[in-house]
Amino acid sequence: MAKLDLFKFVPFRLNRLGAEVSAALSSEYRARYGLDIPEWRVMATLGFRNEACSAQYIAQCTRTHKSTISRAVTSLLEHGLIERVENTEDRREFRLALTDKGHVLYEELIPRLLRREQEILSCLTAQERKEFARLLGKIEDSLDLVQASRPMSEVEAY
Amino acid sequence: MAKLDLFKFVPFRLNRLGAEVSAALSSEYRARYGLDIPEWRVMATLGFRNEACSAQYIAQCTRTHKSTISRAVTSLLEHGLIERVENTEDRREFRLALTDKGHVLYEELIPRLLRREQEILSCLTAQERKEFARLLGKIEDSLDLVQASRPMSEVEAY
DNA sequence: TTTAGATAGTTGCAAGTGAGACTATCTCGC
DNA sequence: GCGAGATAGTCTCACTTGCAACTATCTAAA
Repeated sequence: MAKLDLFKFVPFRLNRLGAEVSAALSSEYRARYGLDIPEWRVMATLGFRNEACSAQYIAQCTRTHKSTISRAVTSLLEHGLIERVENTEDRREFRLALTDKGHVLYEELIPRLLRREQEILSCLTAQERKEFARLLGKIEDSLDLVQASRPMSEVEAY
Repeated sequence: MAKLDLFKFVPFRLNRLGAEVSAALSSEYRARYGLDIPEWRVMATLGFRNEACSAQYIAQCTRTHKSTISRAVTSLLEHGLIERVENTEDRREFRLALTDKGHVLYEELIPRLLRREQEILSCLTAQERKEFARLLGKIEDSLDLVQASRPMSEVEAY
């Protein structure tokens, strides 16, 4: 007779842990800065890469649907946190970048989030944290989760 | 100047991986059996614990909102996969259990899901899988994710 | 016994999100 | 240069889900 203990079932555990950790972090940027998760992902991508990039690129990187990114971009534009310039080489797409105001928010937010990450991982030793990250990486690789530069068709086809 | 690389940020990675793994698994029970994730969680909880249990208990175990569980229970009842009997000791709650039909589905589904889990983890050695599970457990413990028997108020307050 | 507060479960409502249609633009082959 | 197909981004629709109100029931204390 087959049995499956949810608490020992890795897919369930990953899903639950991912949701929980996200919720713990989101309070940081939601309550304090009024950002939701897609908005934060746009900010994070633009803040990390100094050059302006397209909405499509962000969607691929963060593995978020393009319509969700589109809405997040609209909202961030309205709040003056990002700006968008036409790409004269390809007028279908827009180049997005943080505004000064966006940079200020980013600089304030990042240390808070990194601190939260450290808190969550503080139950592990330095060696364990390193090992955990390595194992996560192996699983991500095998699921093809990290190659941001693939065409979107492949991403969605997965 | 603070920087945060999303691809190295564990909360983001956990969230993305959890969503991805869930999506990979859900095709198994969605396409083949028409179950959605909350329904599958109800089935999994009832199938693992042989005794009948309440919707509230399932909500706590699976960390799913009680209204979501309520809807899943309604749907499973309609499909004849579970049954529900009044608890004479406390007439507010109902005892839920798999029907014969539900058992058959469960027995069919579990091996498939376990096989999928193995596939996902096949990129790790046996030793690494063990270590990964151990580290996951430490993080879960520190986030208080595994004590299913706490009162719901605490669960929601987290 | 009565009453206030807690708890189980259901339901209406609003917010968020993915799918897919749509427009505008680009690319490539003819 | 032209037309077919690809791509960027927006928008509508349908679906899901969390929240909160609600009913019914239980518990405990006055």
